[in-house]
Amino acid sequence: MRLTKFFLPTIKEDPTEAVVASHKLMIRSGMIRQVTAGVYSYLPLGKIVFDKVEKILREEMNAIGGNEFYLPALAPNELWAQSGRLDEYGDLIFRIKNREMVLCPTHEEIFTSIAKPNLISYKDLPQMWYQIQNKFRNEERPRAGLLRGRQFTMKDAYSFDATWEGLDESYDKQEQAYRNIFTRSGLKFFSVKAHSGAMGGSESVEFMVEAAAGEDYVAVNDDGSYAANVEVAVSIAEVTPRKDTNLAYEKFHTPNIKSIDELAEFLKVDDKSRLAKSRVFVITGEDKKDEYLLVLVRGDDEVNEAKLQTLFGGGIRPAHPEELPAISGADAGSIGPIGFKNKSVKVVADLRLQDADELVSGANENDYHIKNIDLKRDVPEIEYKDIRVVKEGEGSIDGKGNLRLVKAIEVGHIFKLGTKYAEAMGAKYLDENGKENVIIMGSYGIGVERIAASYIEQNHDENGIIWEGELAPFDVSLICVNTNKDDVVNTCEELYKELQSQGLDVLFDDRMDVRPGFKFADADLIGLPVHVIVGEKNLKDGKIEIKLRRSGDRMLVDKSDVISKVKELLNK
RNA sequence: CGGAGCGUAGCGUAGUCCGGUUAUCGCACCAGUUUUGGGAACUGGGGGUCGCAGGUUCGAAUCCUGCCGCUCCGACCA
Repeated sequence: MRLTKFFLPTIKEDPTEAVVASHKLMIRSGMIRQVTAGVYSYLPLGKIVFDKVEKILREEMNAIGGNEFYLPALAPNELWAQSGRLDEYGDLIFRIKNREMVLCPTHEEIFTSIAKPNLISYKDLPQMWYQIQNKFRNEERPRAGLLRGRQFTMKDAYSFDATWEGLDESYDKQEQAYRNIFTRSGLKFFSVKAHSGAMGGSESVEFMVEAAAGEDYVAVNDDGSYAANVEVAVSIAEVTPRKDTNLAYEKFHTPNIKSIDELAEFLKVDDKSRLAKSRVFVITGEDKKDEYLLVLVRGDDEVNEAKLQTLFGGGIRPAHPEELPAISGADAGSIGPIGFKNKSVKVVADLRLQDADELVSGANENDYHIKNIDLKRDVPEIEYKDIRVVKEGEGSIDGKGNLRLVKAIEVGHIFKLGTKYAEAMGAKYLDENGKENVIIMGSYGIGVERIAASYIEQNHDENGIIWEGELAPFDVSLICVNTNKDDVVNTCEELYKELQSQGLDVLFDDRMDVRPGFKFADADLIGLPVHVIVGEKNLKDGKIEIKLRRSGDRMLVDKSDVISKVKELLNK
């Protein structure tokens, strides 16, 4: 491609609206332009890169027997009501104003609706279906360029199996395909056990890329043998030991004490392990009127809402501050397990508080707390579950080293959905015995733009992007330094043809009267792996300069050796 | 959803508090001359509904009201 024919608007300075590296560099290198919050136009260079990602996705999906589909972005509300997700997803779904339709944020419903009348016998199973298509999500706060947008491209795949063993097989195939995809994309990644969220299902694994711009926190141990999203991560954390002093509990005045920190200061203790932190949740659902959940963790721990959502099947929500007095008897800051006003309360404490005593917690009366609480003695109906957030430095559950919390970008997520959607939509098949069964599904998603953005997060320097491998939009930058010298121009033209005839993708900077410094800076910004620089001085000696983008290493080679050297450097 | 900031030419901005000539400067752009191996110099030039609407005023980018848009931070931790 000749730069004089290629629409490539590069920008010298960082755009003010961009904060993260990939966002800045995608704009500066002319890959994308913003249309509105979370919505981007892909310019020619960006389109080439995203197409390269899609090529890898297609090849790996086809390799595991995937059938490529292309489903619509629009779907009738009715279809989403069938699965129950029209309400579940709420404002995250874009709704069409002048018709009862939505813009799909994902495609379980439509794929299942195709499966239902067509996958009707065990002989039709298993199936692996996928598409690469636009997704629309009305994110409350889009951010970081393409890392969280309102419209993006997703490769979403769905497996349909007759048996749970079949699902395991389909899932394992996808997991291996995902590893191939991220490896081919040049990403340093790891996989973590994750929370299934609104998708439902039993098991799910996220593929994460460690990057400062990431939105997820992941706990990983020293040798990488354990990695999990903090939403589900567990650790070795000691249980608060019993003191068995058997002191009677006692209410005491704590004026204006709202937080655990204030309570610790008031009591003049550094150790917050016996200050029980309480949070109140409302158990939702039609048959669950006036039922509540009181959650207790140690004062030095935090409640993990995702773990709670998993335990309660998503059917809880935090109580609003203004609801608290009516439910518990006090405002936030004075709530605890003893004297809770509403009797329809279920008390769940973290495992670290198992049978703990001499605890301090709220008295369910403003400005009062209770000390010497013995959970075993005073709260007989209590249940103990793992509901805390792990912390940096705690021992890995597999006994191998300590946990580190890192920020990461989620680039892929695979789910064993089970029968949730097939059940809701009545997708069933007849087995060998003529018995009707529900189809067992899996779903597997990868964000196309996130792969490219993650690659840039991991591969850039102060001058621009560093492309290498399969995602590079072109192989070579061919730079004509002295456009006023005929032999330089002619040599460039020859090299351009020859490099292309060898199957290399060349971006030829054939712009006339553009100063060399400008061309070099643009070449570094775009960041193709190999730069072939043709200038008057070297050409006099029959030499041509080759520069490697990542290392900055330069070499002078004979004109006749350029092609072979470039191919060697690119491993092509 | 809560908080903060911003909106002036294609991009980045000054001016706004304290209303008053033709709205500032840089980059980019156009023409010409000289340049040509790490983002050239000079000369001349074009380009603006100051986010939108309403109001106050002799006079509004500037003051008031409402709206729209963008960016960042936070997520009820009792």
